[in-house]
Formats: sequence, C-alpha cells, structure tokens
Amino acid sequence: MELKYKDIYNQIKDQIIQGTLAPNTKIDDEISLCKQYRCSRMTMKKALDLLVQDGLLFRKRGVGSFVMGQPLQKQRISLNERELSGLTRSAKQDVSSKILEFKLIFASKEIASFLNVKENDPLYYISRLRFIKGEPVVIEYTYMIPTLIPGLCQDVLLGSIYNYIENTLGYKISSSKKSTRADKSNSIDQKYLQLDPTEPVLEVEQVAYLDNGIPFEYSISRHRYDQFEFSIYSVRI
Amino acid sequence: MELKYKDIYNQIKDQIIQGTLAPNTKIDDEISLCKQYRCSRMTMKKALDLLVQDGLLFRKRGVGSFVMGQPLQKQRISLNERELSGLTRSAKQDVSSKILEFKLIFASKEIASFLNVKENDPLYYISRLRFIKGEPVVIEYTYMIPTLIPGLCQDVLLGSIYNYIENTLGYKISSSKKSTRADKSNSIDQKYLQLDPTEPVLEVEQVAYLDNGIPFEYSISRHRYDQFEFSIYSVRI
DNA sequence: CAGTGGTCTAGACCACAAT
DNA sequence: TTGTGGTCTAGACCACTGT
Repeated sequence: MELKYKDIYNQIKDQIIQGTLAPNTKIDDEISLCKQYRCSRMTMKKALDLLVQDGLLFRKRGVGSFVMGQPLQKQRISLNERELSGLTRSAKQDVSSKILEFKLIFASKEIASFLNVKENDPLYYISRLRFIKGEPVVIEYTYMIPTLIPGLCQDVLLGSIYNYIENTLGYKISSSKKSTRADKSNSIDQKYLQLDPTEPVLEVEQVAYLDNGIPFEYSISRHRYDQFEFSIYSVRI
Repeated sequence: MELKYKDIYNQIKDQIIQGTLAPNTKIDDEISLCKQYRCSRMTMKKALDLLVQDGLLFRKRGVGSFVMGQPLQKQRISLNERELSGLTRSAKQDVSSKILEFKLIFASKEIASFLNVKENDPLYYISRLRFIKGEPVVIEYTYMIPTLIPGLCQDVLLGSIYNYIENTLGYKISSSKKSTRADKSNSIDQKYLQLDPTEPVLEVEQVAYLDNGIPFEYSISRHRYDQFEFSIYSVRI
C-alpha cells in the first residue's frame, strides 16, 4: 500500500487483531504516533478514524484512544455488511456453483431503474445454486448488462463473477446498496436448499456499482437461514 | 449545527433529497464549492465524503462529483443499518410497547463478556412487545447494567429507553455492533406477533455503546418478517 | 491546569481523465 | 494541456476531561 494513511491503518489494525494492542487499553496520543510514523496529525487522524469505523478503536476528546473489545460471534458464517466482494471471497471457504439458468431477458421497469437502463433493454439473467463445502447454501438470481459485462460464459459462472469483472475485465467494484430481510422459503428454495416448509431464508437484494459510478448488477440472494448472518459496526459521525 | 463541515453536508444533502440537485447530474468542483461555502478544500472534502458514505454522491478523480440515483425501496419498514436510534425514532411511526417481563437476573458468561461486566453481576432483563400503529411487530429482549442506567421504571419502558438515556440521563449513544439473521418463529413469537408456524422472524442481536466507549445494552430483537428490512450503502475506502 | 482529540486553514504536490 | 479529485503537511485554535 503506497498510501501513507492506509499503511498506518493496516499496521495498527494488525497490532490490534494480533493482540499486540490489547482490548480496553489506551494507545499513544496522536502527537506521539505522528512522530513514530513520521506523518502529520491530519494523516494520523485519517488512519485512526478508519479504525474507529471498523469498531477496533474508540476515541474520546480530552481522554485518549482505546482498543475496543471484540465483536459478536455466532455459529453461522458471518458476512460483514460493508464487504463488497461476492460469496467466493467473503465466505473464506470452498465455494462452488451450479448454473440453474442463464439467458437473455428484457428489463422490467423496476430493474431497469436500478440498473439505469431503459425498460425492455436486454439483460443477462443468471440463476445459480451455490455450495459451501459441497452443501447448497444460497440461490442467487443475478441481472447484468451485456454491453457492460461482456464475455460471460459457463467457466466464469461456475467460479466467481466478481473475480472475472475485476481480474479479467479490469474493472473495479466500488460500492453497493443492499436490503436484507427474512422470508418464508418457497418451493424452489425448499428443493435446492433442502429446506422443509417451516424453514425460512435470509434474502439480500443488491445493486452493485463500478468505480465509475455505473450500476452493473442487480441481484437477489436467498440464503439458508441457519448458515448465514450479516454483521455491522456503526458509529455516529 | 455549528460545525462547518456538517453544516455544508446538511445543506447539500437537503438539495439532493429535495431534488434541487438531480440524480446523475454533475455538481460544482471542489474549488468552486469552497468559494461558495467559504471554506478550505479539506473541509469541503470532509463534507462531500459524508455524502459519498451516504450513497448520495459519487466522486471520480479527474472527472467530477455526481448525484447518485435513489435507493432500493420495498413494501416494508426499511431501517438503515447505520441508524443508532431505537425503534421509536427509526420507524417514524406511532410506536407503543407492552412490558412482558422486567426483572433482575445474573449475567451469563456470554452476556457478561459483551457488556464488559463480571459473570453473575446483576443485570436488568426487560422483554417488551412493540407495536406500530397498534399492530405487534417486534419482541425485544434487553439486558442493561443497573448502575449505568439507573431509574428504569414502567413509564420509561412503555416509551423509548433511548430517549430516556439521552434526554433524562444526559448520555450520548455513539455506536453499536449488530448481527442480523433469519430464524424460524418459536411459540412465543407466534403467540405475540400473531405468526403461524411457517412464518419466520428477522432477528437482530446488538451491543450498544455510550460515547465514553462503555457498552450499556445487549439486546435481541425478533421482528415480523413481512414488516421489516435493513438497508445499507457500502463504499470501498 | 495540562493533556487529549476535533476542526479548520492555505497551500503543495500528485494521479487520473478528457480534450 | 487542463481540470478534476486524492493525499499530505505544519500549524493554529478550540472543546473536552481529569487533576
């Protein structure tokens, strides 16, 4: 990382995660840290603010900066709400996919508005069943713009679409809007995710954007309820 | 707001929300805005970065800053994941409560670790059924530290605990850690939320912190699946 | 009071995109 | 080449906390 504030951020982050800086202990004040890392106060503050946003550091005017305790931990795969990567990278486990459908459709009014295209413009429609350690855990329904994301093929769909977009096409994924909700499982969920009718799904609806601000994907993902949760840390600004 | 960057942030935010600045249009460059608002570039950038984090603005080096399109909108009550307020303020609707239980318990090891107290320390345990427009929509199980949050009584519990903490006790709530998941409804959910056994709940687990970094609340909230969703906008930093 | 973090400035220099 | 946003600086001043 050639950016000074990100470099400092990563160094301190590592110290917190590895426990060199213990929870609930005070760290050095800004001025001292500026000298240690040879930077200005503004740069130091930028680095420390990132740690605050991550929930790793707590700062109080007149008092100091303290390492925070660690987060909630449950028996499910915990996906950070702020993560922009797809399942392949988020799950940090063996992910595989089965293509259920892959075809061209015409954009509905609603999806057209999310993807900033015209109603009835052609779109890729992809539905995939995704496995972790061989177990089916998510059904994804994805809509993409063919002219924006060309060259989608079976090989790509069987792996990570996000890796294809970032590594092969050379685009950068920079942001996303998500809504998360619970829903009753339908017959398709029950069939593919091996759920019984009383078992629900965790549905995530998403629009994802490239770093030029253009939306490139609209998707609905339906997760096994007992395998996933979404975590977030929020600070008042 | 006496802070310059928050003031500028709010002014521009209002213009975007009211449509004075239309989606997908370019706004003035930083230097021009600095002149208009009589501030330095760093201050302007701080204000604009807040808008970027809100998903209201998109910025690209060498190109400019653009107003973003508006977010996903569904038929449910959409709670922003970044919100720190309780249901009373988030729902923006008529909220009322019924107290199911209110007693002292001794902290389990797990909850003690979240609240940074010792195992078997006394804690308030409060369960409330919460109504929007008279309909039961959430069951909340809340644990608080009596010495930290004194004076809890029926009047407070029937209204907003958060308002009591901020307005009466004069504390500031500054951050929270949340996990969100889907779950099958249990018999208590079914009874109070009027769900049938195939209908799930959206469960949110939370630890909330005061602005001195001290955790003051651990809670589990089980929401009617058809009434709520959680939304978030994430940007890569 | 001394020590802490928060805000703000005026300017330098750089990276990137469009022309 | 021009115009854009991104980073970084050195310092000023202020607000808050604990002693």
